[in-house]
Amino acid sequence: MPAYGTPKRNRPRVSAGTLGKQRRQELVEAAYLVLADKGFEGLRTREVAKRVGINIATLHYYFPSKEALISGVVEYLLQKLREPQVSIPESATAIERLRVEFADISVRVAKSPEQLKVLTELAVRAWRDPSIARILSYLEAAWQGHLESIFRDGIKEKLFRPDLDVKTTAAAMMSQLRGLGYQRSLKASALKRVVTLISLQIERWVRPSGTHVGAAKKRT
Amino acid sequence: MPAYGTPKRNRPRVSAGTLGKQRRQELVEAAYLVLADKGFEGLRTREVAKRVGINIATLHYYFPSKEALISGVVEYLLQKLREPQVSIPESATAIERLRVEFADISVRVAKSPEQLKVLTELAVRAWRDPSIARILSYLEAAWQGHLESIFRDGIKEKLFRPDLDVKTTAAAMMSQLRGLGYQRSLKASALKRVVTLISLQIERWVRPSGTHVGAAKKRT
Amino acid sequence: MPAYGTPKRNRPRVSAGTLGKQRRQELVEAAYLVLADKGFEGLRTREVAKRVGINIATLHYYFPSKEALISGVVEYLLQKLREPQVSIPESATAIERLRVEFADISVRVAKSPEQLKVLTELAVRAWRDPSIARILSYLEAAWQGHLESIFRDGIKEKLFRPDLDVKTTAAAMMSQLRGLGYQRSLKASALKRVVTLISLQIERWVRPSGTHVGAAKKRT
Amino acid sequence: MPAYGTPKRNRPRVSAGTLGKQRRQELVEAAYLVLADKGFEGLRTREVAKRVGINIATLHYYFPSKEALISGVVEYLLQKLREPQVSIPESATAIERLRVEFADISVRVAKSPEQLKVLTELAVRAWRDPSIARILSYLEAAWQGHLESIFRDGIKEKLFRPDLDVKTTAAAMMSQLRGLGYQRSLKASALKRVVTLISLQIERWVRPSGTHVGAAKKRT
DNA sequence: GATGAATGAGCATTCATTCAT
DNA sequence: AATGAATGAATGCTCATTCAT
Repeated sequence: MPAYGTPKRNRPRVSAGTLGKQRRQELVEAAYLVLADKGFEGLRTREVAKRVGINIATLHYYFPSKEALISGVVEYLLQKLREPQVSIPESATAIERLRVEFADISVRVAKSPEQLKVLTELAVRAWRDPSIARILSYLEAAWQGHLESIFRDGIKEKLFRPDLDVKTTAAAMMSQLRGLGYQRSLKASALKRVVTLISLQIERWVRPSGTHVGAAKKRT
Repeated sequence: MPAYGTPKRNRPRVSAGTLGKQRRQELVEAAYLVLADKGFEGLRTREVAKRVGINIATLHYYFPSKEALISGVVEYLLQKLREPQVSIPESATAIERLRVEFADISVRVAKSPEQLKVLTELAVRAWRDPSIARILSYLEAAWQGHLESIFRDGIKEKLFRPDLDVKTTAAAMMSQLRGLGYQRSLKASALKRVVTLISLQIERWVRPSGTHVGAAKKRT
Repeated sequence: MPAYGTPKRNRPRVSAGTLGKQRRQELVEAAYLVLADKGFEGLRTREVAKRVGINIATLHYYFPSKEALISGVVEYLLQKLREPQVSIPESATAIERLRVEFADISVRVAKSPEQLKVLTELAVRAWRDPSIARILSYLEAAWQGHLESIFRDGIKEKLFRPDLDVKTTAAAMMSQLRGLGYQRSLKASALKRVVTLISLQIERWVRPSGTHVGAAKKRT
Repeated sequence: MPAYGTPKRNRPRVSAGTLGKQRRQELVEAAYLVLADKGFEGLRTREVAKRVGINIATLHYYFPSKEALISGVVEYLLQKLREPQVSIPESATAIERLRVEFADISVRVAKSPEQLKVLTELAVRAWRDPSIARILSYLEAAWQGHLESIFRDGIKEKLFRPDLDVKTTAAAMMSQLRGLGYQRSLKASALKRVVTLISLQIERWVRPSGTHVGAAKKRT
């Protein structure tokens, strides 16, 4: 005859139904932060619940399993990754769009390093978790497609060399940018210099042989 | 009659003390492989012991704690990372030495992917484990120094542009190569193309403005 | 806007109060079926509520506790057990009434095996739950009384041996019939033969020594 | 950095290896008693461990799962059921062997009611657990075979009617005896009378028509 | 009447670690 | 040097129950 729990109702009740979604969001965000902080190795449902200020049982009321919570986090991250960090006009040239890619990742490394951390955790886990592997593959394919379209547009605009191997260049650029994400302990200034350098390298590579890249040097 | 203390293995008894070291080595190697396979998340001392064919208690005889075993693995990885994958004559030019860097990482990605996996695991863990962070920092500093010396030599040899920002270029190249290590699901052929492209990009960047990189195109 | 308190079901509103009883009945029936299906071990209030299409909280509105719901199930079973499966005229002889007992249990085993399953579950639980033990005792006493009256009438009608130990014979017959209920995995035809045989045995036992039981052989 | 457990070594160490088997046995016996006492519904590994005086983790050292422990209990029960409760000479007649069957179950009901309780629990569980269903089927087949052989021998010895339906009679007798096992709250004396009565009934049934069963009345 | 949200207590299981032998 | 046996502290998850709305 155990004494079962009495709900602690302390927070102001928002209009019902909304609270549920809010809680789910809170939980996902908390899990996201714990994941960024301690990795999958240190991700404990109990801590997530604690951070939100609820009972584990309540967590399981919203997410039937840890796996489901993780799925929520993945979705949350994907959504964050889709939000552009740098705005750009519709009329931008390919070269400008390419620079935006670098600017975007720089902003993320500087301002939202957890995004990269969580992404790394997912990448590591993807080695043994097919469901996450699938999502990352999808993410990468989207990214690759995006870069390829920039390169193709650049060729059309005669800004890039016509013989550019679009696929390989996109893959290479992704690999190079990824390296930035995994950057550890680099001062902001040093990071900025590295990003600039890589971006110049790539610009020099994609532009037609005789083109000057001097203009780029005026960029941040 | 008691089975206690009776070793199951009848391996040729090497001189005492040597056996101990051998056991430690076996354990470290097993842990290294488990770590590559399942990550920190799935690293269980019991499995490590089992793979070596000994009792967990025995594992704890050699390594007082899991942490100590991990330290052993880190040391083991460092040693592996120090072994060059591609040989090169003393007399090699800076440009040749630079190419060897790419060749080296290509070989590792293709032949010893576990090295990169374990390195990734460590990098992830370093975010929250200062002792590992320290070791990785040391590793990176060494790598950076090595690359910088190549660039400096290249400038001296007049193969590289005299205005090359050695530090930043080294940092950038490390970041780019690191990205390769974190590469997921890229076919060997595609990977080779990406590596080649990045290496050409960097060569084009470091060489004096008018220099042809055509020769490089004949490389794998 | 709040979804609170809005019943999902749009069933024809019976006069208030009746609906309540109906709900209780639905819940009891659902619980009865779950109990037959999964036993006490697998009886979950949530599942009962789900089967009826209501919230667990609502279930607790009708039944303050799981125990109360179980009591309802017991009552429901008792009611079912009281419903005769085979009709018989008032004027029937003792031997005919005896046969009806067998026919009745045969019908239950064949057509309502859940009754026996639930009864078994209750019997098992009665070992440690005095409240259920009490009810089952009452049930058994009633059954025993019924059988005893048959035997006594049979003796009066000179159909049964005058020296019949009415009490023991009734107890024995109950025990024998109970065994049928606990029967596992017996094909319908085999079960029928077993029932027939037991009934013949008992008839041979209760009838005066010289009586023929041949007639019985023509029965199903 | 949690503080892990220090083994409490209090009991006198028996020769190693033996202790292990002893512990397993202790655990199985404890689980058997809990199962008899509280049923599957109330079977908690923690309680089993507590009864033996060890940590739950230690229980799992011996039995990887609750299921494995239950298997051990089933095996233990089977072994108990195989131990005859009443001895009988090789030369016994079929009728004597038949009576032993009743005596055997009477002894069990009186002296080892837990056997029947556990058996009932298993029977109930068998409805939804195929692995237990398989074992019980095997048990029943063995029992049925044993009874059939008694009946066949009895026919050969001309003690039983030659037209006896061996299969059905055996099945019927099993059902009747099973009912005894499920007997609740019957005083020892009443139980004895019931057993005697059923045994007489069956004897009267199996014997050739004219045979007297008076001798049987002198039995217990 | 009905429901969403919440909870305490518990459950089987895992894991690094310890220690007498 | 090696092992069987043991353990404390967690871990993900479940369940009957409660209560404001």
